[in-house]
Amino acid sequence: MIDRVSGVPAYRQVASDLRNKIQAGQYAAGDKLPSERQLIVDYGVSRITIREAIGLLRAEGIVTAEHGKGLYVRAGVSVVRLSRSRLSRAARQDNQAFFLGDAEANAFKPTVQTTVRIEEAGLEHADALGIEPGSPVLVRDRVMSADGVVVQLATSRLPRDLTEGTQIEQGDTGAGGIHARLEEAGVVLHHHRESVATRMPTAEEAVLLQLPPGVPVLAVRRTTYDTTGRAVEVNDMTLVGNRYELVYDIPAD
Amino acid sequence: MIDRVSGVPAYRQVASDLRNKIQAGQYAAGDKLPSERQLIVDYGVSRITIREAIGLLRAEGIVTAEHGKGLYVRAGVSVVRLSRSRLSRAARQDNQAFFLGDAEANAFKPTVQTTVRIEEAGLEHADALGIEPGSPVLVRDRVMSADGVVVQLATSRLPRDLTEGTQIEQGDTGAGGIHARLEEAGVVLHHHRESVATRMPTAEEAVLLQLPPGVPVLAVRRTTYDTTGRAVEVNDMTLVGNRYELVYDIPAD
DNA sequence: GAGTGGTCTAGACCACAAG
DNA sequence: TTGTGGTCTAGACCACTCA
Repeated sequence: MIDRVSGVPAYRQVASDLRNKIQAGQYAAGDKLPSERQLIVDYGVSRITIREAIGLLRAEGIVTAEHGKGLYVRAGVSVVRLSRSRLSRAARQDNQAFFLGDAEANAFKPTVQTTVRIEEAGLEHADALGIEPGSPVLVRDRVMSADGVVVQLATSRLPRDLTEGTQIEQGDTGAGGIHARLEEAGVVLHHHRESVATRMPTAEEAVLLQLPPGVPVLAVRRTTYDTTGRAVEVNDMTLVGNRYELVYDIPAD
Repeated sequence: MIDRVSGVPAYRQVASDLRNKIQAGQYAAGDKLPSERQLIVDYGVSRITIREAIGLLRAEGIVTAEHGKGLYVRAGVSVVRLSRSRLSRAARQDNQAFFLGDAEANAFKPTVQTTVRIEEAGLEHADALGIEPGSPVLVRDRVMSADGVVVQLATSRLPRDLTEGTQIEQGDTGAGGIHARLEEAGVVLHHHRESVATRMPTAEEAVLLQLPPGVPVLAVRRTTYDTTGRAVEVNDMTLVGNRYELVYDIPAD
């Protein structure tokens, strides 16, 4: 099974072979792969070599290992489409309410844990909000779960002078969320700018989001501007990569 | 250095320790880490254990290994911001021209390799284009490089009846690209819909994009619609995750 | 209890980079 | 030539799952 003279490392050959079998449907999503010990026999290589091959497939996100049970072809996860045009005033909702709306649309049980605090703006967030470093900033930290599984982290930052005395500083911001409260306070929202990047999770995120190896995250920073061009909110969101898809509509003219 | 009774695997302890030192600045971006043999001595564990620890850090994308040289803290890469509002008619450019424009803005030397072919629509693309499976589809495959490094793959698909006899079927689509040629042919573009997801690269993509381990990709599907609501182009793009950031503007109302 | 993956050891030889 | 990471072996014991 393994070509010893090709120059291709044995573990890569094993990985390729298993990958091909998975893609060919010989092992379907959710199927159990042969055990490590069986693979050792099948391919005639050592356990370390088999584990390196499996490690590749796990890093690619196509195989998962369950301790005491076996190796499985990762089942496709249901992807949630987030249509960002719903950020419009007509469908007013802050990210939390947004998340709750998604829950309804996608039939999962949502949970949101919120903590609110005030901090001094660091360089990065001061720059993003166009305020002086050290100015007071209201910070809303949210951990969002679907059916008990954490799927999204979000941290909103707003200049404190916009939020003082409003419901934004409460755990529950009320119907319509942060944006509705801002407009009630006389801030007229003009547009949002979302910046989307991807990376591997940090060690903490991997724990919080219960991420298996081989699953990247989407890092979205949404900055909301009012009609005077001032940034009134910066929302940093971390989404589990294999569960989300962001959809944007862009006019052609 | 290693706590043998904590229950935390040695390789995780080693990884955490190195990660902390990197984050604390003890090893800066681009710095060389101690060699594997040195780490064996430092932590008093076997080479396999050290290599598993390094493997974690490589999967996280914060360390790279260079054969024969050593281990290095991955240097930050310059990120290219792609503002998607530039898809407007006023700034007309297809993805290739778009890419060339970016090159100018970001001072890198662009190269684009294009292949054109005709295929029968599969289920997925037929659905995306709203045509019958098996209908002829024009496919434009592009491999885009910056300073010789492949940074983006793109595959456009258009119903053949829209492209027959136009410059879209040539390697070079001319000024303004695909979209300009479509409008010349009487197709009035209405809007684009971009769907953004992230995942680990496939084995082929990892080779093509010369991706080190631990770097995910952004998978963007842009569907372009005309004023009759018909999908006229589906463009599947794969972007190197640590080099791109996508920026979208969303009106508040 | 039997089988699974998780962790770990002490070696070995190879390919690559650099002085 | 020396030192580096890359690959590989033949074991060992552990923790977990399930019958």
